[in-house]
This record gives sequence, structure tokens and C-alpha cells, in this order.
Amino acid sequence: MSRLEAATGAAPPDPAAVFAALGDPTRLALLDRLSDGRPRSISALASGGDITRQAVTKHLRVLEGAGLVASLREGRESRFAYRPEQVRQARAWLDTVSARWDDALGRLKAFVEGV
Amino acid sequence: MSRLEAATGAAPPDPAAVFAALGDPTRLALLDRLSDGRPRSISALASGGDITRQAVTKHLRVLEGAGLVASLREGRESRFAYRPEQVRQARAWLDTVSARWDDALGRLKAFVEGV
DNA sequence: GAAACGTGCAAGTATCCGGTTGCATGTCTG
DNA sequence: CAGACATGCAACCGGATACTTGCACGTTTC
Repeated sequence: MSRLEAATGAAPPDPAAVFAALGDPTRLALLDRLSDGRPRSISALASGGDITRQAVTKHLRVLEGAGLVASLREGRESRFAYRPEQVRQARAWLDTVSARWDDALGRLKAFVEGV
Repeated sequence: MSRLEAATGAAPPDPAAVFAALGDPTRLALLDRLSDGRPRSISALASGGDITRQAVTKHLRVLEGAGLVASLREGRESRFAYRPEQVRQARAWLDTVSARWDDALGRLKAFVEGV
């Protein structure tokens, strides 16, 4: 049922899965191309690069599984569109970690300065 | 010489590598624990979880390779500390993508509304 | 110095990942 | 209908990954 979840937008907020999906140069490039908001078909996305259409398909499925992308079948082709929600989620996680670090640093500074 | 790079802070700004390092629940948990700024030894980090000390060591080496963490040998133990630079880098990348998406969405909206 | 502690190194294993190729299926278009 | 086009499915392969176990080596500590 994970495909349905990804398609319906009920992807679980799993930071590790999102980061894992982002942790590949090819997928990052695909996302970058899709981040202009225009949905594209698989072969359209595969034509530019040097890898097979099948490889692109697999990468798109991974991105879809992480909720970073949504697919919509239109006739004989299926178009993939970028979805910003999970990116926001990932940013939120990074913000949390950064914030905690900054807090710790601030506390350390305060301690050193004798506050 | 990658160990030296990671130790001296000259890690290359490769978003995919950083995301790949973040794309594992165990590593994410380690980073989360280290993000309070307090360096910890390997066995201290391994004691809490249910995996071997060796597994923790490998994960820490991965994080170190991505520049997310720095190691410092102190006597018989080596302490690992969180490094915020790469996290900032990753956030900046996500910000870029998000911004582009928002721009594209804004332009699309404007176009649809006949502006 | 001996025991305990923290770590590193090496080998081994099962699984996942990125990528390919070959073939079958559905869908437009002439 | 026939051919071109877009995709899906399945098998396969080489390399990376996540772990483990076993052992050796430096470092405290008593």
C-alpha cells in the first residue's frame, strides 16, 4: 500500500527515508530539474542524461516512495511532479538539530562568560 | 587523505554525500544525540542502542566522512563531536530548491490568474 | 605488572542499490 | 489495422552497506 500512500499524499514523515532519497546525485539532479514545478514524463527526464530510461524510472519510484514526487498517469505516459512538503519536513529536521546546537553553544558561551 | 580532509574541515560541499550520510536512522539518531554539542566516546554512544560498538564506529566514520562530525583522540578513547557547517550547507541547498519551487508556483499562479 | 577498558583491524555474510538488457503491454497516429 | 511511442515487469550483475565476530594493541588503574 506504500504506492497508494505516496500517491495520495499520506507519506509518513520519516526524515531518514527522505534524506536517503536525496542522497544520490542522479536523484538530486532529477529533483532539481523537476523543482521548476513542471511535471515531466519519464522518457523526457531520461532523454537528457546518460542513463537508461529504466534507471530513471527506478529513481523516480524511490523519490515517489519518499513523498518527494508524485506521479500522474496521462494516457500512455506518466508525468512526475515535484512535491515540496517532504522537503519542508527535512528542512524542519535540520532546523531542529541546528537549533539544538546553537542553544548548546549559547549556553556554553554564557557559562564561559560567567552569566 | 579523506580522513585528513574531514578532520581539518576541508570537506567538499557535496549535497548528495551529506544527504546520503543523513539517510540512515541509526546515523540520524547518533547525530541527534551529538547535536547538543557535547563530544562523546564511541562506547558511550554505543551503550544506549542495541547495535555493536563496531557498527557505531562505522556509522561515525561515515558521518565523519561527510563532515557532519569530527573525531578527536584523547588518551585511550576518541570523542566525536557534532559539526554544524555541513548541516547549514544542506539546509541552504534545500532552501534553494524550495525557493525555486515557490518561484515557479508563484509564476504559474500568476499566469493562471491572467496577471 | 595484571586486569579492565576503549579502540582498531580483518574477515565474513546477507542484503540493498544502481544500473543494464530483453520482452510484454497499453496507447496514440497514420 | 500497423507501426511508433511510453511504459511496465523480470531477471541479472557488480559493488556498496549494515552488521557481526574474533583478535590484537594501546591506556588507565589497582
